Amino acid sequence: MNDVSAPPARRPLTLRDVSEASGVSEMTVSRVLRNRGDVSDATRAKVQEAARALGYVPNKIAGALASNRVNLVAVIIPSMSNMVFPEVMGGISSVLEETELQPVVGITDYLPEKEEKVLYEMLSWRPSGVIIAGLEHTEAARAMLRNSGIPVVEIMDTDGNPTDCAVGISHRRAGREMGEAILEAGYRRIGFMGTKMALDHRARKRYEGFVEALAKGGVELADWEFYEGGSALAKGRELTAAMLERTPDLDFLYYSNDLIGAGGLLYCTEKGMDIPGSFGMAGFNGVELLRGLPVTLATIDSCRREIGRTAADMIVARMEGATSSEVVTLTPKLQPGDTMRLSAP
Amino acid sequence: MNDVSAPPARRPLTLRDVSEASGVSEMTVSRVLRNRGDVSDATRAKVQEAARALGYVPNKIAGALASNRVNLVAVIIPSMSNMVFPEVMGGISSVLEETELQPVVGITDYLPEKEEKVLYEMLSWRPSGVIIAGLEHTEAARAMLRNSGIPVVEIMDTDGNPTDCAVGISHRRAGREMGEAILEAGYRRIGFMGTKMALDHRARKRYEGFVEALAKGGVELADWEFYEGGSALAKGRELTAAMLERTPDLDFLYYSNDLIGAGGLLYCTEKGMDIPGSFGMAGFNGVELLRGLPVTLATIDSCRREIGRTAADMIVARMEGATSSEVVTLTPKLQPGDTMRLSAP
DNA sequence: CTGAAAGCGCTAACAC
DNA sequence: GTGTTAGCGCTTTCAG
Repeated sequence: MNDVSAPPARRPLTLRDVSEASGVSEMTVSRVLRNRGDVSDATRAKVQEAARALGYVPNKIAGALASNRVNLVAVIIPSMSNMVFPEVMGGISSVLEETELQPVVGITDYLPEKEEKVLYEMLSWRPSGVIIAGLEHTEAARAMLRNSGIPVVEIMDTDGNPTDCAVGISHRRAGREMGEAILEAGYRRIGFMGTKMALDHRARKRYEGFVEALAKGGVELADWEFYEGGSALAKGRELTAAMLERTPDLDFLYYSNDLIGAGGLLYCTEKGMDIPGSFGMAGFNGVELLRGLPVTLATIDSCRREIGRTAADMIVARMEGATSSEVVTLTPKLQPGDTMRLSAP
Repeated sequence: MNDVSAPPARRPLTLRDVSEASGVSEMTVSRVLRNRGDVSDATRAKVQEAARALGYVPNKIAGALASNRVNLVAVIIPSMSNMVFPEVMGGISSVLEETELQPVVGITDYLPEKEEKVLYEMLSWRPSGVIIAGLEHTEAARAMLRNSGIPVVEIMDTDGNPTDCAVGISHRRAGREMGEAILEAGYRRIGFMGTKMALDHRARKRYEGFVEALAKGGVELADWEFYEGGSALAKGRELTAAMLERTPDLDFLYYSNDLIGAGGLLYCTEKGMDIPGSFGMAGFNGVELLRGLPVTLATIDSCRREIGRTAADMIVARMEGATSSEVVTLTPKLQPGDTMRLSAP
């Protein structure tokens, strides 16, 4: 007899059912099923067989309530559809898979109120830790994080004041470095293209760092464009065409992410523009996907996987007794690819 | 006083704390916080104020145990990193957001044993429903699904026997239709390129349908290649180059997904090949991302968002009392794009 | 409209 | 090694 032959159960099975079927007390059944405490091999075998045969699935709700332990880590991120967060998740999972912990994801769509709501929902399941994107949250959300009594890791960004632990890069610095490198290479008529970023603080910080670096070199943006929605590749193509039409003397275009950058790049290579000689381009993120383009776009890696791994490590360290609020700033190097000169011609 | 000024709580707050702070019984506090039953406006206000001030976050673990209700829907999918499942998730979320239900995602990496484990873990939280990719599962997983006593929707694929509800497309048919269209257009020296698909049943079914359609037209695959891992775009580029080197007289290349297809397409347009005149190409999925390529790849849409929406609707319908096990087969139309002729030259 | 009692299914802490 | 008892924080049910 095995689980397959068990008749569909109307009422979910309980420990008591396994206990009765095996003639072993509920407590010992519980011990066997959790591999805790010493149980004789004979009893263990009896219990396991009974559980299998019935197709028993433990009720974690009850277990969590009784033990006051929930092996879940809440991961709160703005989106799953761009290239960035799936990679962060990969990093988190790779670490948590070695432990008892499991990630549970909540999506905020870059909306602060939704973030607050999602956080509230997740905290009400009493997870063992929280990994949350960004340093900007509503007051209420910050309060919930502080009062949760569990380890909190804010990820992606380190330009600001973490609630507890944090790991990320400085987006302001990434923008600044790109700006500096562009000036150093002798480009002067510079355009910017990015998402409307009222709510995407990291994109905004990159933009601010970029403009600041240009200003320090006595250069102002020659043109700029903010878009929203739509396929990034297509948008990059369209908007690049439009901008080059409007401001034909541009000699560099900085995109707030690699995907619109790639769209622009495809357009420019088709047009047969002289890249990087008389026209340069750069994006941000270092997305793997774009290997395979005819020409590789200059970019700065956002260290997504590394961030995910580190964040998960921080949670694990805390659960193992660490008490400090670590803050880790990663410093990716600019990757010039094929689309920007390194020095003035 | 508000939640922000509340001192960090060491012990999580309980209903009792709110009850004491407001001078209202736990039961009535519970009523207020859940908007159930009639409570006088005065009492309601007192309770809400107290809860806010303390920064109380309800404990869903306890709530779920007591009420035997969990507003979670388990969503079990192979991967989050390709273009396909984020869109399915979007469809699911868009429907569930109108309800009390919340999706919780588990990832299987296309591994049957991992799927079984993830399913077990999720069922142990006693969700209200399960949405799971594919029709192929281990025996134990099938048993768990049957015995769970909750609505189950198997998604993506309808070539097989659903456990309960299902919504998807016929991948075998998709492969067949592409094969037929290619023959109809007069291509004859046909190559195939796809992932190693021992565990990706849908890719395998497309392949089988494709080969079958060619066979019916008296044509055999002229060359084929199965890859694994790596950036799809780059892989598509490399492998296409290699295959065209090896079998230069190919006049069509069918890719098992749009991304490797796009990699191949970029390579072929660079080489200046005559597309679709003397060489045709096609992929599968209809991914939005690729709008923005210089040339659009022929493809068949996998109806990802629609599948997600329908699956969620099915769960909701069940929770509202429906009892039937619906099976919905969507029938996407072939989109020839710019990379295949429609009839023989 | 409000409250008191019972118990959801499991595990911690003790007995034996 | 194994069993017993109490109770996790909430909701159900039933009284008032």
